[in-house]
Amino acid sequence: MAWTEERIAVLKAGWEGGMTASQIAEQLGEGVTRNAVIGKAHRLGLEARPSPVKAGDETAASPALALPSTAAVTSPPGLSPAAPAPVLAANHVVAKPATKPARRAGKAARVTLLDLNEKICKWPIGHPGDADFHFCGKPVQANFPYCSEHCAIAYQAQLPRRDRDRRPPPQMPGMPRR
DNA sequence: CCCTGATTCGC
DNA sequence: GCGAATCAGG
Repeated sequence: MAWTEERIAVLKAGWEGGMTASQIAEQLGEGVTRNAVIGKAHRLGLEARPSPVKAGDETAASPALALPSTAAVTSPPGLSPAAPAPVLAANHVVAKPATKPARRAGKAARVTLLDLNEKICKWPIGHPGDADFHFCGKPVQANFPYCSEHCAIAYQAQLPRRDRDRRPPPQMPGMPRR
């Protein structure tokens, strides 16, 4: 299977969010091995995550599983995200659906990492780790990772300083509480 | 044995 | 570029 932008986004998100390679592989679908994930992660230049082997790495002060910092999703060309793209979470792995991803029940089911695809909005709702952490899930603005509403938050054209809106930026979901 | 990530190397 | 095989530690 090819490494599409979507799959790479999931990989980055999981990797930076602290998921293990195995967990990420599982998210990516059956038949995806952790080796594939690790291999790709390295090729992407990601990396630097505490490895059991490299654990006693001398200078290695603390593993510092610092919370994710940067974009999980690539920015569409020509636009610079005003706010950093939200990062997907770690540790909210959901039980693998016994049945296919197929339309989740009519219920207002949470949109989990497993549901992500190129057609739904990946804006995180709530806090990673919380039981109810999920994603927006509304249809995306064509060629963007988010729906129109969230694209408006994530992508804002750079205005001349003068005209810039000085109000505080909208609170981004998934960020540490103050 | 189970897990972890890192590395190598034939494809 | 990809990932199975392998390595090496927890």
